[in-house]
Amino acid sequence: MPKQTFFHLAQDKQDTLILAAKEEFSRVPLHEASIANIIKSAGIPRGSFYQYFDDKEDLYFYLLSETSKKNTGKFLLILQENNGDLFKTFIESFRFMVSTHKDKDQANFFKNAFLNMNYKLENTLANNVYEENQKSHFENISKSIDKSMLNIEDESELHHMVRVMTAVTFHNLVQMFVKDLTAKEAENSYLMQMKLLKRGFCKTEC
Amino acid sequence: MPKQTFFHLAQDKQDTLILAAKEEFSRVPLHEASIANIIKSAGIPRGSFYQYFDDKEDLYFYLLSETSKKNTGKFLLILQENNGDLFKTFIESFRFMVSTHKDKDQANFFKNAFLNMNYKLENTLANNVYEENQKSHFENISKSIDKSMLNIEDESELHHMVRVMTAVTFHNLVQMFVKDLTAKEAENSYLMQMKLLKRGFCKTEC
DNA sequence: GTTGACATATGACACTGTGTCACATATAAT
DNA sequence: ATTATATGTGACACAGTGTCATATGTCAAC
Repeated sequence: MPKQTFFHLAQDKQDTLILAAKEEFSRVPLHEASIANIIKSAGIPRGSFYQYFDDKEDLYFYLLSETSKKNTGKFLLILQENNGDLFKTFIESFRFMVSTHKDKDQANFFKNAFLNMNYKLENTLANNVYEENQKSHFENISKSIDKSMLNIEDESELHHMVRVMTAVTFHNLVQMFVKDLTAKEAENSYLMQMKLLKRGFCKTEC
Repeated sequence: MPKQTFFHLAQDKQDTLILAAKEEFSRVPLHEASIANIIKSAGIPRGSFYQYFDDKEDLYFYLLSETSKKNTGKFLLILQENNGDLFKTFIESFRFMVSTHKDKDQANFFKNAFLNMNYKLENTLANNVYEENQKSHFENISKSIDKSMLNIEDESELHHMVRVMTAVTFHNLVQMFVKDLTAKEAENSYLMQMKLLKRGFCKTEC
């Protein structure tokens, strides 16, 4: 988390810095990004950077968590709009994320993020790590899910189901960037896999 | 891939270097590993390192691909032993990998790998990237799968199914390290998710 | 309006680590 | 012996990080 000093900065100075950071993280992935470039572009001295952030990771995960807030908000909204239909919600969220990530201004930022996706990044994006603990995050979603349509016996099975669907969702988003798929191709792949999840992998007898 | 020069080295010198590398990559994850430590531990000069490898990534992915060979071999073997039962195969492979990764000598190496798992690492481990192209890798597996028990209409659906199962498998391996689960806990989680995949997420009418 | 306490700004610097290159040495074929 | 080719070596230039001593600003209390 950025230090208090950063939040005390005038809004436009914050914005300049955030913009400079996004530029650098769009140019190259986190591990290749250099603080020198960010401060040069933002026009602040090196020492100041360390007044605001612990290091470049601190800044990067702050940027991501901002994106995450939007994602979680959107997910809950869609879930309610679809009367708790988990599949429609995941699919519509997927479309939303694809379109966000394909957006000209943000495409490279997300490309660099997803091509280097690991559990820490995934957690930041999927669970709003900063805001609330993960348990309450899931419970929050669980309340709005229409369980009557799902093939589950208890809350634990639902939890596992959501985890599988999240893993598949991220896998497909990553693949979109890896294989440089169009939005349409990515969506088809995702729809196919969601269809398989719905209907089950095994014939009834097995 | 390491350069020819490396493979021309006497076997014991190769082994010393590999061992030194494993030590370093067990101590810290790839991005924190230092070539200085590896060469010091292996007792070779810096210049020599660059005769053998492009950089530390080159060495690291070579190590991983060696592991991968074992995994793929084991997977195919188990698949045949189980007469093409995809689920039994994934589950037994999972157990095999968990026990490998929990092995005292290798635990930290794999911990560092899985806590920083990204698509490139996953691909290296799952698809033997060096050896063959991925298409032929899947076809190779596909031949041995008993499709009669699976709820699929064509080869493409099978492909997606395997991809989903692979994604879930990696997700569970990562979670084992993230949440520091015992082998038993990790297995239970995995079995639960495999059960859900088998039977389908949706009730029949939806 | 001076003082002190505190927050913030700044850039030179020490440090860590990388990849290269000119030169040294070995090996083998003619 | 001579030459060609492969391999070994460590000093060095370069890039980037995080810190620290010092400077500057702000504001409340007297």
